[in-house]
Amino acid sequence: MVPDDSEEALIDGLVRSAFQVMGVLTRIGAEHDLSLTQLRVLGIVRDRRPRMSDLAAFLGLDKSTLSGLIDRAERRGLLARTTSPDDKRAVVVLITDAGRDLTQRLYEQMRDALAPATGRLGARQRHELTELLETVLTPPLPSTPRPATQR
Amino acid sequence: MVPDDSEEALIDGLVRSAFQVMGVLTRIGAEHDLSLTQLRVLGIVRDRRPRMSDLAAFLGLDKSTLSGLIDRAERRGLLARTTSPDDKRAVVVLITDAGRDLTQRLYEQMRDALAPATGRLGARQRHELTELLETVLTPPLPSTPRPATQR
DNA sequence: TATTGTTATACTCTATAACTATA
DNA sequence: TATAGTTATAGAGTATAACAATA
Repeated sequence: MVPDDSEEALIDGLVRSAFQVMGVLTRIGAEHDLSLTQLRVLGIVRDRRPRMSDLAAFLGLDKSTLSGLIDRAERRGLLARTTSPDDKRAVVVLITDAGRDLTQRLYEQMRDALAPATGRLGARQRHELTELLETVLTPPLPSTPRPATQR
Repeated sequence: MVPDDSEEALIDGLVRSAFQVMGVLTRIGAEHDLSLTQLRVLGIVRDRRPRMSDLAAFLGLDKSTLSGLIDRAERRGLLARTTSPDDKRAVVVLITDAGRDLTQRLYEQMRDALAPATGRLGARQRHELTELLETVLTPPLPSTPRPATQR
């Protein structure tokens, strides 16, 4: 399939927006001495109790990488390790209260940082963009049901 | 300003799409032993001749980081250094033929990798999404590290 | 035997501090 | 003095290989 101009422009937009969003996340993470990966781990573990291997698979990282990652987060009191009762080989990662608090703050900062950008759209356009993004990037991964957090 | 649900959903979409696009870029880069940062540098230097400090400012990295980055790319024959005739302190970075060829291949792979996603939209929707992305992420995202010199 | 994690090792990315050369 | 880059150093992120414990 020969790519036309509109496809080229779209890809460009997607890539640029990705870099900008990542820039925001990187900055917010850095303010708390957290890398992008640590940020992701916190986001995942926030409402899940994955095993090391689950995390590694989900993040596309080697298990040895996870060991170090979790080590550092554990040393900071953000995460904790437990042995699985089902499989004595497995290590389950869970978030601590401190980790949860920090994660909450991170989410709020992220929202605030992106608000000026998203605020440039009206409700109608926001909805439109959300739908289009969903369509384009349909995730083949089963997303975990998020409890409707009231606020 | 109290964020409503539609804003929350949009931010979620933007962040997830960013991670997915970054995933694609990371994978393609890895296939050529290039980090995300190296990828960006190639993309920038492809049609520009920035000085080290320009690159550092644009990427939001320290100059010393750039030294190492350019060292490695130079060692691989992808980039080259020249001294600026205007300012004997300044070092201008430029892309080699090999670097240009590789960059071209990277772009094509990127397009191919994202095509299944973008292909899910019709021409009309593609246009729509492109426009919306432009609107949302246009000017100064509050976090973008921009050199104070311009703007 | 296969799987789960950790450890040892090595390389890249990153920043800070100290330094050289030029402005 | 101030700016442009490099180097030395240190810590985090990453993968590969070798290993221990469990399945």
